[in-house]
Amino acid sequence: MKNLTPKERIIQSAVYLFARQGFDGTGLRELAARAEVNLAMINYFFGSKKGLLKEILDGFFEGYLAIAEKELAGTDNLHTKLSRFINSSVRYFDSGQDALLVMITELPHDDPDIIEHKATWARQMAEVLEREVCQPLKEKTGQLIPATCIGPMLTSLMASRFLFAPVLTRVRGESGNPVDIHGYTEMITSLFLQGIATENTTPNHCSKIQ
Amino acid sequence: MKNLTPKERIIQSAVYLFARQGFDGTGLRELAARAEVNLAMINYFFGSKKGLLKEILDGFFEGYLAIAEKELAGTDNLHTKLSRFINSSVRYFDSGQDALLVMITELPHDDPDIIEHKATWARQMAEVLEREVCQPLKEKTGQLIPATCIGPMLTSLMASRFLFAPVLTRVRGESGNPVDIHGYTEMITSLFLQGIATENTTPNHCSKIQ
DNA sequence: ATCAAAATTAAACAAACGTTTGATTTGACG
DNA sequence: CGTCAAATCAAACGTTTGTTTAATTTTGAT
Repeated sequence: MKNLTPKERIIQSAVYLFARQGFDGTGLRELAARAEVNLAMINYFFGSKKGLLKEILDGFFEGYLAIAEKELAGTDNLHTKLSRFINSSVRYFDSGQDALLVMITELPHDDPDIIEHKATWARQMAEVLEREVCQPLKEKTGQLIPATCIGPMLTSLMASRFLFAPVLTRVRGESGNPVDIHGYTEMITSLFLQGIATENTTPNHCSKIQ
Repeated sequence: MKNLTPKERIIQSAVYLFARQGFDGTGLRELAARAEVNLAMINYFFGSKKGLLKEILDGFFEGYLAIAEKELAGTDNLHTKLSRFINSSVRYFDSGQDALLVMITELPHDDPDIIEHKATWARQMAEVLEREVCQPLKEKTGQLIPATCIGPMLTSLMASRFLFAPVLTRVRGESGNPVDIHGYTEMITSLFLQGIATENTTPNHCSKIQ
């Protein structure tokens, strides 16, 4: 923390505090104290509190979109590509849980300045998904699922563990991580590709997992 | 709106504003103006701003838990029960989208007063899921998925459309509802029970990711 | 060593915040 | 009609908010 530049310290502290108290619930003075910078430095570097939020959101989306473009591209079969995407994404979410929470909790808030940023990223993500997932899915199975459905579903599914984590730690007596990240990834992948396993009396081709 | 009691008007306006601006992003004066009540009435009825939030969250969780207890109970097979649960839940989310968004966006915020409320509800929900879903799943397929995983996954999945809705309306040119609620419910049910449909050339279990 | 640009600081700004107080109005009941 | 409690009100409380200003220090290139 001490070998970081003041600007980096501000971002890091902001992600930490925004995730736990929300954007509006965090004061700049508290943030400045944690980042060990002068109050005025925040506006000096980011222009405004909202400018700081934009930079945080951009950082998260940039990494997320890069993963989608890398893992979903190519000619491998859809199962493989989706597995790879889920794997990298969950790992990405895990490595930056706070940034993920900031992104999710700010998602529905309709600030005119912020919402276009989010929409721009969502548009790019929808493009990739449409091309690499929805089209192949349509050709192979005739299924018509819009990217604007698959994107939110997949993202929400992968983020569920992290979104609920603060509450879940109080649900069970204690314990920080009940499921390791690897097992969690497998669970999500299996669920998304084959659904929850039930008695195989059902007509479908998919059945048991492990 | 005019035939509601002042207390009801406050709750209704609060749900509306909290969903769009967040809890901390909404001022009591703005809320009082929208509810057409005097500023002091909010503290008079709810004790504090946080008391108002608690009442909103309790209202949402109470309905959600009731659905779980009703649709998941009984001896029907798991597929049927889960289908019914998803059906009712999505309908419930749809009928109170704002309350759902308030619950989700407040989920990670670790206010000591609020978090125990959330944990209490989550505990009850986990109990139902453990009994009605996880246990049968274990007996039938040997699969071990904790309720504290299934709950968040299912909830997040069903809520995805509503969570992303504010952004998605800007992603496509316009359009409020691209997917009707019935089609959405079927999509979620199918995904959760069978996974995304892909070419059936792939082997059964999800298999390794590299 | 010099000097301009960048970085950092303390102090102040008006505005908005959640909450409280005390007085006034309302409506039902004896 | 008189009365008591619930409901409503305007006004003010002391903090805290995000932002700005102007002065000062630090930095890096000439």
